[in-house]
Amino acid sequence: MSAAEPRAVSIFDVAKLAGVSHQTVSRVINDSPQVADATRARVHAAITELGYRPNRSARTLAGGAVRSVTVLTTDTSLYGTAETLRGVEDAARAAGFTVLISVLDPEQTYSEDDILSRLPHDGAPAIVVAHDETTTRAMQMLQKTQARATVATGGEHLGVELDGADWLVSLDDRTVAARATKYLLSMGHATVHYLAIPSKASRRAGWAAALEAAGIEPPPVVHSGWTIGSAYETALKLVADPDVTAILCGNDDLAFGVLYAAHRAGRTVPGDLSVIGFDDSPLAAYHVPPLTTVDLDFRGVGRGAFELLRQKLEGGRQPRPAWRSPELIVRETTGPVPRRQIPKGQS
Amino acid sequence: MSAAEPRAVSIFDVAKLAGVSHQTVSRVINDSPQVADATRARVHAAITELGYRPNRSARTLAGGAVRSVTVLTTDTSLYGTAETLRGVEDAARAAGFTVLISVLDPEQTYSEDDILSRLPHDGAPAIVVAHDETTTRAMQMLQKTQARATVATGGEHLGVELDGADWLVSLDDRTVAARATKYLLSMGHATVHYLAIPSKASRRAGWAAALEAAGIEPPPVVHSGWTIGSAYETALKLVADPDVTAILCGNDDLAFGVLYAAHRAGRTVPGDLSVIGFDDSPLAAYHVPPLTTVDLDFRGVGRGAFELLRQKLEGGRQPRPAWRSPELIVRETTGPVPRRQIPKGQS
DNA sequence: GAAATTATCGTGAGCGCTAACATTCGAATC
DNA sequence: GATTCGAATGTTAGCGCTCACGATAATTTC
Repeated sequence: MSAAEPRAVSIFDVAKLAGVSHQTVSRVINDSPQVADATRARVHAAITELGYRPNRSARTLAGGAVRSVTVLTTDTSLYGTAETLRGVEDAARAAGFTVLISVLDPEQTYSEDDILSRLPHDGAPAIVVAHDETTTRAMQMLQKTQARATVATGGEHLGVELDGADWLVSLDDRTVAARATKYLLSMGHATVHYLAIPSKASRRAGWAAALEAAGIEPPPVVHSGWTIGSAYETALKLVADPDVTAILCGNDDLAFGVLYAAHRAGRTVPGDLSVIGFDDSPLAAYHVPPLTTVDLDFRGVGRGAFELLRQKLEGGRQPRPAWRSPELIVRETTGPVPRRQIPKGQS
Repeated sequence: MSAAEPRAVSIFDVAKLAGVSHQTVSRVINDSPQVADATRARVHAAITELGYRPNRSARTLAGGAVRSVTVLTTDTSLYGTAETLRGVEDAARAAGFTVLISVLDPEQTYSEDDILSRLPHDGAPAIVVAHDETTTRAMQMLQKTQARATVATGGEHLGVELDGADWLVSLDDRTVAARATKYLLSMGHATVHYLAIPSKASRRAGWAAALEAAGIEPPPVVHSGWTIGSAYETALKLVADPDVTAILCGNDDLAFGVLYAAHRAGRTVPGDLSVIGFDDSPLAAYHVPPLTTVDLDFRGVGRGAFELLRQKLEGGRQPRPAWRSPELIVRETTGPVPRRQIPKGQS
């Protein structure tokens, strides 16, 4: 069926051609300073001529310095996840690391074995992008068995206390959720409803705190799935209630679902109803009407996660956070409370 | 800085505990039938007790059966890419393969070396999700050096002829582009404009062919980038022209940009302007108004790509395509040509 | 100019695993 | 009961690479 697989060229082939030992070749490809310039040049020439390329498996087996990170995540099409990934990629590439991504199915329950077998070998460095239950579980498992090589982003779900700046990188979305809620209240809304994604307790906490600070009893949280469709279904009931004039959504996709539900229900935005999302996904600014939302620097978090991991691997002092703080971006889905909602008052 | 790294448990540790040779352990973890049930049980017990987990690097180094695929792609947040990835994941997981993903930067030019070094080793199996120039180049390079282990999806850009069902898996978006165009013409539109993504010549070809078949000279293609923002900018000029009544867009994101531009320009959809997208991304059905678009079974393509790769690796007959054909989904962004566009006529 | 350094390179072992070949042992065959 | 055979297991070698050393040559030091 196949012409004899041509044996890949190894370090020994290069060594022979260059007239040196295999170890010298190893030194060259690892940029060791212990090689004479002339020799280095000769080896490089041989490498080019033979088209030699180091075998990653052999390298990690032989136990050299670590050069790869495995990222565990679920839905890569979620904006936040994709951006975080991108951040990790950027930083890792710059540091000469290879990034391996392993995608988990959010619908599935994994055993510890399932999770650990995603890593190339025991103790391999990993970053978990934990935006849901599945990944949060994964992160607990990894943390348990190989804390020294694990870093997570997102986090805080399931009531799990996983704090510890030494391995968790996350944004302060709690504060900005409170700010967004306050913003809505300041426009005269009697209360703010919260449509939740299946995680992110911090956003909900910020929302609740802001309401309580204003002496308002938080209405029951409305739970939605991750899909726009589920947000739409859920929101239909919500928007049918004319007393609901302001909705804070767990992310932009949910907000889009709410906006569509409002449209179907004949409620105008922002005239009748104010909506705020989370993430500032690419579409937010170009939606009709443009969505008021929260800018979250996921890419920065991804970079931060990698830097933290690297520090754990190679030592050195803890890198300091270098990402933008979450910020409310006011566009056109938020406005003053509708007229008829104001009991009695000015014009 | 660190407590002595506890040596990972190896096949020999397991062997000793179970009182067998390491090779027997190897047989057990590889499900070889050549092991007595009692022995197998003993080994499994030892594995569990020690928490043994095979080292992937060692395995691939030792040259056993291939168990991993590397997927090369660019933007994982693009709907089509993410879905294709998901399809590959699904099929690979089912077959017991590990999926590694390596993300390329669409803005960057890679050398052959850059690309090949993404693979764990020379000749490692790869799938390229080729939706743009960068990935198309990557796929050419891989095809050149290791054709027997490479499969691509998407393809056909840059005027490159890369056909060959033995390694390219793609959807017939040409035909459906023609169908979409014809559909618009049937509603009375004098012509259809095409807003192109930076690839996908086939969609454009289908569009042009449909127009020509109707005796209409295709208007100049309008080129956009991948972002919604660029689509918006580009579309502003287009929608300013009242003669433009129908726009076919390279994907849904572009369509959203066009819709927003139309909104800004005061043109109503579908009253004034008809718009069709490509992909049927999750938001399409929940946009205001819901977007007429084309359903493309990217996930099926991903599965197909993996099956094809597997067949190349393990032999066997070529798997037959098993994905849905592209289909036009008519929603609410398409309608009859605006009144004033009709020279003279009925009511 | 002999001893002590330093730069440069080579040798041997081993990472954890699998392929290929040997070996053992009980059951089947005649 | 000697022979054959197959099932079950063990032994050896080696995948491509890096580490820890040892060896050699080129300098420097006094």
